[in-house]
Amino acid sequence: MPNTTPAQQIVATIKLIPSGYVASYGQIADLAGLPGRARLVGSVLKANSQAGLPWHRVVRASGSIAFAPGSEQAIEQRQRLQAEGVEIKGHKVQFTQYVWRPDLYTLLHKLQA
DNA sequence: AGGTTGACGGTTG
DNA sequence: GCAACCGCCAACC
Repeated sequence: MPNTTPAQQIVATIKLIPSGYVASYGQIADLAGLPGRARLVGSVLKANSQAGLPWHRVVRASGSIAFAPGSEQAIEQRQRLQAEGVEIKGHKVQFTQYVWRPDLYTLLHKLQA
């Protein structure tokens, strides 16, 4: 689709995350053709928080949940992820274990090639 | 028209 | 692991 806006690209990309997997804000930005714009992903997600998107599958690159620990939303996200079989330790998921696109994650060291 | 904020992320110490 | 910066830039003051 030629004339798609960044927001539309982001929404479309988030819809692709399979149940039981997670992706980071940065990965979504990359896949949407917007490298370096992870913050925009958060902004778009917030603006569409009522649009029925799988928002709970988006976490920080470190695997931690973006919402403040103990907040309503953080608890909600944790429950949704666990319901899909994603294990949560404290405030974060084992990113390398549940990441949707291991070929794109950029966390420290990752796995040397 | 400027200043601040923020569901981020990488670097550096 | 943590904290201070910095780059990013749409959305809001």
